[in-house]
Amino acid sequence: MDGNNHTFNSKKIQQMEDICRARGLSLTHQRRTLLHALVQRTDHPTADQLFDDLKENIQGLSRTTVYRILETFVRVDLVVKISSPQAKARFDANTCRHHHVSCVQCGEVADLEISGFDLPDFSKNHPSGFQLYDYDITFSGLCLRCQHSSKQ
Amino acid sequence: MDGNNHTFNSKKIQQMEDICRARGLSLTHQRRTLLHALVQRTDHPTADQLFDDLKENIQGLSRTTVYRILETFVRVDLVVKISSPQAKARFDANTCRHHHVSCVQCGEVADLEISGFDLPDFSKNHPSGFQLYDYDITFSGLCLRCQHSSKQ
DNA sequence: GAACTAGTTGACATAAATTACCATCTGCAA
DNA sequence: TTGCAGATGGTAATTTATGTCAACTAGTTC
Repeated sequence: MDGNNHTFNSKKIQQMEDICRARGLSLTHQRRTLLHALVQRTDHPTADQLFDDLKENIQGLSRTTVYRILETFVRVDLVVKISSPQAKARFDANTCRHHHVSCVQCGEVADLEISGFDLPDFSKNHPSGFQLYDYDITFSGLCLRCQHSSKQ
Repeated sequence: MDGNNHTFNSKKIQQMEDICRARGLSLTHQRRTLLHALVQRTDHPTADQLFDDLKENIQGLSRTTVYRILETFVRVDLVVKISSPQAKARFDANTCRHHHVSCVQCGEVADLEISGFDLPDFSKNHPSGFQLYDYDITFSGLCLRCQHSSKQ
């Protein structure tokens, strides 16, 4: 995600409205608010973290709804599930190829801007039989907070 | 993992014995059998998949034990948890840097040998504050079986 | 080889993450 | 405004993972 988040965010909301209309998906308050919350965050929250964010703004919000909307957004390529070694799903509204770092201690994930890590074109048909779509690079590391807390 | 799996496997068992002795960990039947099962598999099983494998060979094996041994092996750097977009932990006995592909449909993971990608050295201290350790590349794709099943 | 002990296991309980189900409600097209 | 396909909320169930503790075992000592 680049510096101009405001532009990114409003474009993303616009993109959701277009996609929903094109596919006959309702533009519900829950869907708008969830996407809005997701694009605002620079970390890559889990479904539960988003639920905690949203339940204050949407009275009576159901956890199931959060899971379901995220699943829908992933299906229509508006949001991606990102890779992490942790056993929970994390979501990212930035669907352009970019890379992440995951803290080995607390598990939190952040975007990582790092140069020289763009792979050349690769054959979509790998000898293993897999049809390759894309890739992402996940660094492991220790976040600032955990660096400090592990010094004690 | 290279062509000579047999060599890799027995070296890995040897490595476990050395590490366990050095750290005062008991060489139990469960630990030996679990590592043996893990190095034999070319996919990267979840804890439950390993439990299913092992319960036939070890009568009365507890699921808890499988989770606990895997946690121990990860702690002593004998095994790594690999990144995947799926919300479950997957384990790999190959701790050398190598890359994976994850099927977007069924979630199964495989090693991916892909040449021509010599990535640069990276600074351990990233401007974000993260202290970087390592990275791995996770491709997304469609496995052979899912390619066939989605044609119907 | 028997006895000792730290560490490990198995069984059960619990927590966390996710999915399934269904009655009610709502966006939106007519 | 009305009708209805599709979405939501609430509950239950499932899957994945962790906590607890008595019983057991590997590895050491005698």
